[in-house]
Amino acid sequence: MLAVMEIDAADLDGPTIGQVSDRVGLSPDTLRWYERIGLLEAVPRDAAGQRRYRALDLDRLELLIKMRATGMPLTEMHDYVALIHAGPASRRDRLTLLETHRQRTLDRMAALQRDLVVIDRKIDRYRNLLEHDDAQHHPG
Amino acid sequence: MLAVMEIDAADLDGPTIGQVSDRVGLSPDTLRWYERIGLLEAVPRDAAGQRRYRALDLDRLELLIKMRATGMPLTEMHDYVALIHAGPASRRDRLTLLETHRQRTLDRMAALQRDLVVIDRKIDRYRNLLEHDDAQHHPG
DNA sequence: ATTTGCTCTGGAGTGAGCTCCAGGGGGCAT
DNA sequence: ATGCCCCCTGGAGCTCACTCCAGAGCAAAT
Repeated sequence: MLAVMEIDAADLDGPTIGQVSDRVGLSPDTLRWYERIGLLEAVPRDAAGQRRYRALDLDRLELLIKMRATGMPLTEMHDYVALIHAGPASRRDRLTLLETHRQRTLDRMAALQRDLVVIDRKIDRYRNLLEHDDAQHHPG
Repeated sequence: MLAVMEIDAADLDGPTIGQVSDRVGLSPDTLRWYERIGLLEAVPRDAAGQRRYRALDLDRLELLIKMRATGMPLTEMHDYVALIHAGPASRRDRLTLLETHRQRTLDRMAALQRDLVVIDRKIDRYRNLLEHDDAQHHPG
């Protein structure tokens, strides 16, 4: 109750950077780099100065990874994190950011489907051509 | 019939690079760069030395653009073009390349959908939180 | 005691995919 | 004939998202 910002003993048994790396599929370098650029702030260090990720950090990381995987640029992820720092008053803005990104992702998926049509057409043309070839090679 | 590789008069009234740029949405710089790296070979030049794109070039470009839009790396697009140069015998390989890319794209779309679930969950949590806030601000 | 293996920091390097620029030219409108 | 606009080439520069490295520390295993 007195030491509000003290290191909690529970912080010291979380996974190390290597374990997190294996778990989430980002390299240790990338994890450290995310911290450097402020996507993941101040992961607590143990007595030896090594990172120990808390459940909190891992939760944040999970969302960040899905944001990246759906193509959100790091700058926008940074904006999102900045909103978190701004406190509960920014929740509406965070929601808007996520909703915008969600829609953008749906739009991109639709575009992918449209773009695939052109490729599918080309695939069909090759299949037809090759059928022809087969007919020539195995007549009768 | 004698001059097999001569410039065809029909080549000289195709669109210029600026017109193609407007039409397909790639910058003139990008169009020139695609040519430089061999994705689009030797677009014919008119008397003034300016590019005049043929229907052939535009068709190729359309496919290239859809390949890019669906995330194919330039190196692989280059492989595809190399197969074209290799002649009709490479058609089976071209088909395979396109089919592989098609499947990869479908897989990526499925992954996007899965990744969105995590973001959707977060959106829901914010919506619930904000409903709560509204209830507090407009009690009764 | 030393080797092995993980970690640390800060800074430099990399690769993909463009994008910009200098220096120049053709062709048309005023 | 003077702009103006678009085009040319070759090369340099840029952004993004990592990735690597040097030089060091700690800790368990041999």
